[in-house]
Amino acid sequence: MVENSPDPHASRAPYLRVLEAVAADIREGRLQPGARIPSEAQLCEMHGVARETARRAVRVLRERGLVVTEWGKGTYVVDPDEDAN
Amino acid sequence: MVENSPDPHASRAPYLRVLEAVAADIREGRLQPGARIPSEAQLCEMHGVARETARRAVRVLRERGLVVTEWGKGTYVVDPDEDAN
DNA sequence: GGGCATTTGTTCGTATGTATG
DNA sequence: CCATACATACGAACAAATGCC
Repeated sequence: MVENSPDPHASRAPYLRVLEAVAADIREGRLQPGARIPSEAQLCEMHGVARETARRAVRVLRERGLVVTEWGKGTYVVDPDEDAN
Repeated sequence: MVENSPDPHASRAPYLRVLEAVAADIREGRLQPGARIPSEAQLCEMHGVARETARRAVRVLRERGLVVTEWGKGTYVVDPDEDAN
């Protein structure tokens, strides 16, 4: 019911574009497990968005378990094989 | 109809709930002079409101002279003993 | 160890679009 | 139409951790 719903602000939110782009890079192997994804500043330039928007996208990726973030270092693609426990 | 109903914790406007909560914390010493009040984001979570609503409450506190806000740092309880130079 | 650039974390300032009463 | 409220977005400044020299 997304096709026919009057989606007001969910149509093409900028943060969703960034999210989809990075998720696709991971899914299709352009960003492999252990690799560092572009920094927030880089995502900003790459997609022409503000830092908050890039951060929002990364936060969702983190919540989905696709990436992990390390303070002062960067955000890295999770290795699904290392699914300990 | 509700002209004379003394509603202290009433279900007034959301921003008034936030306003009253922080004002009470200051009045009753839970937030002392110089202390930083919860950030806008924290007030949002604490009271289940949007940022604009939390900001509205803080703005009134600022207009009342109860707090001062510093960009990039936070909002602090004013010390009534300190003279305004 | 100090200094600097990079990177993420946090916070406030401002604006826009949408929804509701 | 307007005020309130929510979600999103962009901008700016400050803070802390990291890494390299």
